[in-house]
This record gives sequence, structure tokens and C-alpha cells, in this order.
Amino acid sequence: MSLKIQDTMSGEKRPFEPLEEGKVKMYVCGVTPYARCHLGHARCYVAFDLVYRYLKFLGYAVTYVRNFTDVDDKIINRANERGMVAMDLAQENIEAFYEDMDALGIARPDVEPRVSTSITEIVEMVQTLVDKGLAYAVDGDVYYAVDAFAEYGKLSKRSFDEMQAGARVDVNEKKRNPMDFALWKAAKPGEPKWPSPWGEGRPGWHIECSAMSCTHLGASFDLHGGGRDLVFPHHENEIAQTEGATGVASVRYWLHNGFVNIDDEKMSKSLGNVFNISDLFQRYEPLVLRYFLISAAHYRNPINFNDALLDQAAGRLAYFYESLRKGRRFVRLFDEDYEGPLPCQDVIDTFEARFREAMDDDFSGVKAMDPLSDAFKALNELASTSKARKKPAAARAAALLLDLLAQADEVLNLFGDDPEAYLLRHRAKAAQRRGLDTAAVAARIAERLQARNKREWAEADAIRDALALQGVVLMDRPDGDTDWMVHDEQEPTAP
RNA sequence: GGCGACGUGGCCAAGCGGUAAGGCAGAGGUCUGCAAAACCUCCAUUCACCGGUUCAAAUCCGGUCGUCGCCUCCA
Repeated sequence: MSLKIQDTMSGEKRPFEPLEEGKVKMYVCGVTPYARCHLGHARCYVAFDLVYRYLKFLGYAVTYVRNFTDVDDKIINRANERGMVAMDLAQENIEAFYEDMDALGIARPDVEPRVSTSITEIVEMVQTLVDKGLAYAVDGDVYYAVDAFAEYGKLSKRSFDEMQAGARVDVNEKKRNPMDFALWKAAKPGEPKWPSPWGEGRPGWHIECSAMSCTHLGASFDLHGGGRDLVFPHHENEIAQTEGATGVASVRYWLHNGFVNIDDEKMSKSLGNVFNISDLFQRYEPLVLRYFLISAAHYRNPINFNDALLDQAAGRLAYFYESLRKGRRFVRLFDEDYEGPLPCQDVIDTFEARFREAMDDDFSGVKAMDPLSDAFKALNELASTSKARKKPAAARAAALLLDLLAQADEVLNLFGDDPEAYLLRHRAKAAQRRGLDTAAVAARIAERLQARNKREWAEADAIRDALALQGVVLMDRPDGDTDWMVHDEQEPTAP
């Protein structure tokens, strides 16, 4: 099997064939840095991070371009509200963006152009469109003449008549057709502006992606990604601009990620349920969100989000790290050459093929969790081997599994943390979520230890039961010490 | 109104014509002073509903009901 990609334009899952053998050029719409990132951004960039990493895993030389739309109405408005210079606000939010993305383990793209530093190529493209009769200038504005592009609507599958009938477009007398959109906006007082053949002004919303992708990837490239909501009008307009200017088909595969719903409701400002991911990271480890976004639904489908689902993801990721810790300790204890039959040979033999098969299926992180689950299960089984004569073989098998997991993690990027450190942070966050006093818990555990040493089982059990009511679960270790962890409160099961 | 997506066990979610993955929760077991963790076993004769095509359909076609998204800034 080889990589297949669901393409929005054709509506089909097609075998992936890059334009140029061995190379992939991909473009993903970046953020408009006017505020901190929310869950929707996290989903989008985690999804395409997986795409990027998997293509590299397959051996492609990937060029990944993701822009910053740092000149925009929203930035200008927000900056004015805060009495700031627009570019300073953009810079501030770009830095915050990196903070959030880094925490999520998202690799930096190869090229990250900004509108503010791409004005030359934007103006050039607008000029080309004007020259070709696809755009017209009015009073310092330049609009795209939608009627002149016969294929307008081909991505979002809308006919021209339908769009006009249902259009809720603000009245603008300068436009020849209500569907026409701005390529260049004449400067207003106090706004960022650049010189142009049409007077001072700034780029419209959609043109930057066309200009940047052409500049950094060429007129035609392989993959273009973004959120579902961008299909219309943003990507539709992008196609009109790019293909109008270059005269050739621009994108081979269009990838669109689904939305994040909060408790089955659309995330929106009016509902007040737009979560900044930096706020979420106060309560959950960033990797929990990454794992959740990869494993809970295919990237094209909607994903529902709430604390119960995140708790489940947190628990699962902790299980993975617990298994890694146990597996690595076990392997270290029996670090010797071993030749001979191995336990769990089937899991070892099939892991990579299963992982690839999952990812080959339109980058299905959900399916990729299957072989992963089996590998961790086998790891735990091996590390629990008690018979001494079987341990060298088990340790060898565990070592192989750890290698395989590390390979898959080049794509998933979930297990790079130190298990010890991760689990401590995980527990601290879980304790905080339940409002637990960590020191008090430790004190109670010490009390129980004394009771146990005196074999006062009733007293020891009473303390454990009391802690259990708070969600604290105790684990007595063979060496006499006691580990503890916190269980998140489960959703009450419906009758 | 137009375009599109979706409806699978208590919950989440794969499935893309060949006889229902996986995770969570639940039940039983091994282990343990008792536990927990880990591991093992069990847990949908059935895929919103009704027709149709087929040797064969959760999967294809038609219809009904329901949920949601886009059409306006939005990942």
C-alpha cells in the first residue's frame, strides 16, 4: 500500500503522486496574529504537523511553507483598541504562537513568510491580474473580477448563480459584482501602508497566500492545507488569484481539517467557549492535547472536546509513559546480547507495516494508535516477565519494541519527554484539577506507611480509602515505598 | 433557500461490497496483607429508519427522519 490522500477538490481519496519525484511542496494557511491561539489552531497545525512529519518519514524532501498574515483588519482594530502599533501587536502574538506551537511539539515549517515582508511579490501579482483583465482598480482599491474567472467556485462546488442568490455581502458600490473581492485596499489614516501603482495601501485578505505560495513553492505545488472554513471564500479566491495569474493548475491535493466542537457546540465567541490553548496548558500537559487531537478523530472530521474526553486522553498518555518507563528500566537491567526466539515476535514483525498502513490512509492518526496499543501492551507484558531464564529474551524483545516506537514517534512526536518528568507533571496537573494539596497527600501516605510497618492493616486501609475518595490511588511498591497517582473524575454513566 | 458532512455498543471512534478494529467505562480472573498498576478473558447476530441493486451492504442507489457545518471575520 502507498499513501493516499483525500482531496477536497476532487472529493476523492487519491494515490499521492508528487509533482516532482521524491519531493513534496506543501503550503498551509497560517494565523492572523491578533490574539492567542485557540483549540482550532491547535487542531489545524497538529494535523498538518503529522502530514509534514509523515512525508519526511517516507523519505520525501519536503518544503513546508506556512505564512503569517500580519497585516489585517483584525490586527489593526485590536491594536487600536489597545492603543498599540499594529505591527507590535502582530509580533507579540507571533511570539505567543511559537510558544504554543512549540509546546504542542509542532515542527517549524521550512519557510514562514509574512505579509509585511512580502509586499513586493503581492503587488506584482495584483499587477499581473490587472494586466490580464482579471482585476480592476477603483479609487486606490483593486478588486478581483470574479466573472472573468470561469472556474470560480470549483473548490467549494458552488455555481455562480447559487452564490449570488445566497450571498450576504456588504454593499460596496465600487464593486462591479458583489462577489468581487479586494486584492488591494487603499490606505486609511493610521493604518499600515505601502506604496503601489494604485497609491498607498495594503493587501486584501486572500492575496498573500497566492503570492507567497507562488514565490516559495512555484505556480504549481503538491499539498495545500487549512481549516474547513477556509474552503470558501479564502481558498476559492486563492485559486482564482493564483491560477488566474499563472494560467496553470496550482494545487494537486487540497487538505482541510474539521472543526473543534466544545460539548457538541460550535466553538464561537458568542457562546463564550473559545479556549486559548495556553489557558488549557495550565490544567493539562500540552502533549495531552496533541495526543487527543491525533487519536480522537480523523483530522478531516469534526472533533468534540470536553474535560471528560481530555481526561481520558491524559490517562492514556500516562499509560504510555508509564509503559515506557517500565520498559526502559527492564531493558537496562538485562542489557546483554541475546540470540534466539523472541516473545511477542508477531507484534514486533508487524508493527511498522501496520503503522505505515494507518498513516498511508490519509494520515490516519486514529488508526495508527492500533499498532501502538499492541506495542505498549506487549512492552508491559515483557517487562512483567518474572522467570529469570526468560528475561534476556524478553528484554531483547522489549528493546526492539522501544526502537520501533521511537521510529513511529518521529511522526507522532508524543514520547520524546522523559517519562519520570512527564509523569510527575501529569500527576501535578491532575492533582491541581481535583484541588488536591500534594503535601497533605504525602503526609497521609507517610502515616499509612507507619501503620503498614506495624501491620495495622485496618488503619492503613482506612487512609487509602479516604484518599481514594479524593481521587488519589495508592500503589505499594515491592520495595516498601508507595507511589500515588490521581484519577480524574469520570463522567457519571447514564442509566 | 443553495452547497456539504454526519447518524456504528453506556461513552469516544475505525470501517470505503465479503460477513462489526481499537480506546474508555463495566464484569470476572492472575498478582497482592488488602489494593492499585500491569496482563488475561468477557462485553453490538448488528451499524437512525424504509425500500432497492447484489451470491453478498454498516459499506452502493433512492427516499424518510435527525444532528451539524459552510454560504459573513473564523482553524
